[in-house]
Amino acid sequence: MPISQYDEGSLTWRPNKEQLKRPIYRSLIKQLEKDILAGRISKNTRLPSQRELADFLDINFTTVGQAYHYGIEKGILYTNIGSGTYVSQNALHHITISTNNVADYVIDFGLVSSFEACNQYIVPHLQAVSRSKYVLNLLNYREPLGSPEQLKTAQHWLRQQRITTPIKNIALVAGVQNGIAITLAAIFAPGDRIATDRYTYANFIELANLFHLEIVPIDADEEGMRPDLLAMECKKKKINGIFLMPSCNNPTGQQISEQRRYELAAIIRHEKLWVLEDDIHAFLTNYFQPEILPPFQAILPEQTIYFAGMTKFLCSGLRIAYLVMPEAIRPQLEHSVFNINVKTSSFDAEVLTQVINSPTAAKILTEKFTMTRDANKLFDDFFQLPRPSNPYPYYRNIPVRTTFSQQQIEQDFLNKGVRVFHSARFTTQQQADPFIRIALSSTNLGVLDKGLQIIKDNIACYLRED
Amino acid sequence: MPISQYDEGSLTWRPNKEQLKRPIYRSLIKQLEKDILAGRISKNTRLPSQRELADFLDINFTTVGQAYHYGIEKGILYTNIGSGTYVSQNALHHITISTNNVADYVIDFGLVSSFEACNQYIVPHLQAVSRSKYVLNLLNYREPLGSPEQLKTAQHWLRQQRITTPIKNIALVAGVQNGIAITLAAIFAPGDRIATDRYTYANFIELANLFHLEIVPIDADEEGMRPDLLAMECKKKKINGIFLMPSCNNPTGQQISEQRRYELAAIIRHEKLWVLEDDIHAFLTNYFQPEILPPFQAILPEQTIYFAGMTKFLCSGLRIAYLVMPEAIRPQLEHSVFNINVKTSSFDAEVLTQVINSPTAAKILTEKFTMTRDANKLFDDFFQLPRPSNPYPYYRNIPVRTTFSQQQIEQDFLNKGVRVFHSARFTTQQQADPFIRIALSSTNLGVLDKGLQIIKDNIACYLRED
DNA sequence: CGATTTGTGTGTATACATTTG
DNA sequence: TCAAATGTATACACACAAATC
Repeated sequence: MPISQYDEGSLTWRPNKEQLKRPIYRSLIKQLEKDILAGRISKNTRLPSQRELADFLDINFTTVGQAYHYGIEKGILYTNIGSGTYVSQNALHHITISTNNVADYVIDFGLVSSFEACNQYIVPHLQAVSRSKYVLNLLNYREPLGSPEQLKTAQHWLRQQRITTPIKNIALVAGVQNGIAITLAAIFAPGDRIATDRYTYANFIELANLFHLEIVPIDADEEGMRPDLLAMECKKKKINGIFLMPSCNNPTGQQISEQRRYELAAIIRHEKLWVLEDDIHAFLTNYFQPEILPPFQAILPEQTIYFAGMTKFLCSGLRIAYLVMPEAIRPQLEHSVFNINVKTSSFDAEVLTQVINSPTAAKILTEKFTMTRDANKLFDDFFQLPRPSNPYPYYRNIPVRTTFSQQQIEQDFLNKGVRVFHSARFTTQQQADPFIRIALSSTNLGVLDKGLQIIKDNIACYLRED
Repeated sequence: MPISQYDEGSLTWRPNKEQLKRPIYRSLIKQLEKDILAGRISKNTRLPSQRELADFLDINFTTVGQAYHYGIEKGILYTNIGSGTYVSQNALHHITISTNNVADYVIDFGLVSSFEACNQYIVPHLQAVSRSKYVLNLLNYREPLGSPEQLKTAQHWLRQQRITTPIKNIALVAGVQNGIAITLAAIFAPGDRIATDRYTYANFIELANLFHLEIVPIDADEEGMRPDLLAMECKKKKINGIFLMPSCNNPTGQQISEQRRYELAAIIRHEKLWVLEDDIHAFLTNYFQPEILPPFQAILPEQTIYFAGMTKFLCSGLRIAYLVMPEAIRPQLEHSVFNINVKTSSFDAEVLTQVINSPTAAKILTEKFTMTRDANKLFDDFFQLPRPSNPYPYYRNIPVRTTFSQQQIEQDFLNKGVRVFHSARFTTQQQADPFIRIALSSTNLGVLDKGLQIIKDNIACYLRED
């Protein structure tokens, strides 16, 4: 028996040496599961380090590493390099954002809807398409990526966002999220790494987990993600892609400045990263601001997969987004679209196309602009907080103290009748500057007013004032 | 340099030692991919054994094993213990079946449509839904898994297929393929293995590759997949799931017998495999045959994810399938549905629900039955070949010689004006009994007659007669 | 049928990257 | 700021199981 440098007495978990069978790495986790179930170990307990436990059991430390890894895959453990391996807090509690399980009386500022009152303007188009002569063409398998006319409309619309692309590089998919899933499956492999803003779209984090990709969060300053930090992380480890929402980051509402876009593009070009550019909020900038900033697709067309979501822009029920892809990876992406979706609903696509080609689009846009502006004004009336760099964001945030957990704060507001999301949902790591996010566009202005009042009345004890 | 017991001259593949970088196992596969793309290695070539290649490269043989394993995950290699490692049938060339790139004048017996003439019966329902009072409810984010009424209809319809399940275990997804993608992401991890019939749904193979899962093909006899072989493969290596089309295998048209279902279920239960049961052709058996055989979902409800596709049954343009899931993995599956789709088109779902609740469903079914029966009769008039165990299959096969490649045969028929698929599309390994598959339901009977005549006139030189 | 060939599963050695204090 | 602690990635050794000849 080797002389131990570790004090066996201090082990937080002591598996039974006698019960250890081969394969060791499975047998170990089996014991661990039993001990968790029996309550002998509680959530968030730090397990012995790989080397400590290996020493105790007289095996190689990488075997313990293997066992822990197996536990991570099963969702019962998580690790932090430098600090150790821990028992998961909520193996089956996912952070996904969906409308499920929210009582009807709760004012939902969590899930981001888009002023759903405008949906009524879609109905006449829906009826027109259902009565049209070509409706039968919408009911078969043909043109899985969209019909020539639909794609031409897409191309024309995209040009207004400074995207110039041949039709063959556009595909219609079932929403931005669906497009991201298709892209992740097509061009990344398990274990690949993707850089994101430190706070980013919660469902992107979830999708990355689903596809076994690692998120590398990068800090930002007032102009957006910091290029120097991106370059540093790229040097540290192989990074394969970057996910960005340049028009209006979710949840921070930040818009990346023009100069910063070029600075980031230089790094991205040099490091050969694939850019996933989620421009779902393009309309918040491109129609509401005098100047359209160049999207990454325009700066790095060979490396960028661009997603133009129509759900927030026009109607959340018509599940359509335009996906613009570089020619080099067109085969993989088309292949992935076909394998994950077979095809996107032609009916939804056609209705959307009709709306875009009609004055209804401008009408909806004008209404949404007015409401977005007024909603921000309303928020400013309640809370004296600086606006983010996008002047008319869909999200506003209120800083909260680190002393309260996500669960505590969210549950408390839910009990008071408002659903808000804590910033922990938008990041993979613990952060020093937590906040709650309020989605301004999820209700009408009357309900927004009521909900903000509830928040104002109850926020005092949580407020963080730096 | 060690003395080699292998003759270096006999290596079927000689990677460049100088270009070999670390990590070796990746670098090796990178070279292999290049060599395949450059045509220096052809499909189904046997690669050097792990030990041979390791000896040649002066590395440990398990490192070569690691590299080969990585290639298997990518879908470009397959191995057989005792006989060696081979380049896949479809390495780096996508076998996905889509309508793309088929000239209009070509009679398409490749892609499986479903007597699209019936789609006209859907139109009135589509118009009715678009004019209904609740149409606005179809345009928002709510109820991502389907509305209570839609789910109730699904539950009722499923009961006719011998599926009894609470509503909470049903989800609406955008077609079977979409449901499979969601399921693979939810419950398997890269490297997991899934058993399938030796010939199986081409797009399932593709999806498995996309998610880095390994296909383990199992042979069948007249009653379906052989349980003894399944048990044997499970003993050989860890298998995590099984994909089955019990009503009507694509492409063989085989229906698994009742007894065989129970025999397979015994193994599956014992080995704790997840069953992915694609019952898209349920209507071919459940309505056309006097007796409904029990689906695996009924035999093993705790282990089965059941997919009931509505696209072949009713209309290929309404992208809806019912997914039935075991309670134990409901959280993961709901999570995956939400992350990959956000939600399925409510409009499509509602139209479909209306159709199922109306006499139109029975009308379409009757017509499809008549056409399927007549199409099979027509095929029998042209070719004297035994029918598979499903008496009214959507597919019929003609055995061809091994001396002609997939490309040769498919291209030749394409030039003659007919698209058919070679059996190589439906398998990952080289097989001794190739055939071409003819999808009977892809056209109307007149076109079918014309197409079968073309095949008959040109098949002679390819025919395999055992 | 049994020796040989071939791939697989498990544990280990080593170099290294990240975080902590 | 840097050493120590901690986990990770890669290659390897060895026992073994299945298929081939």
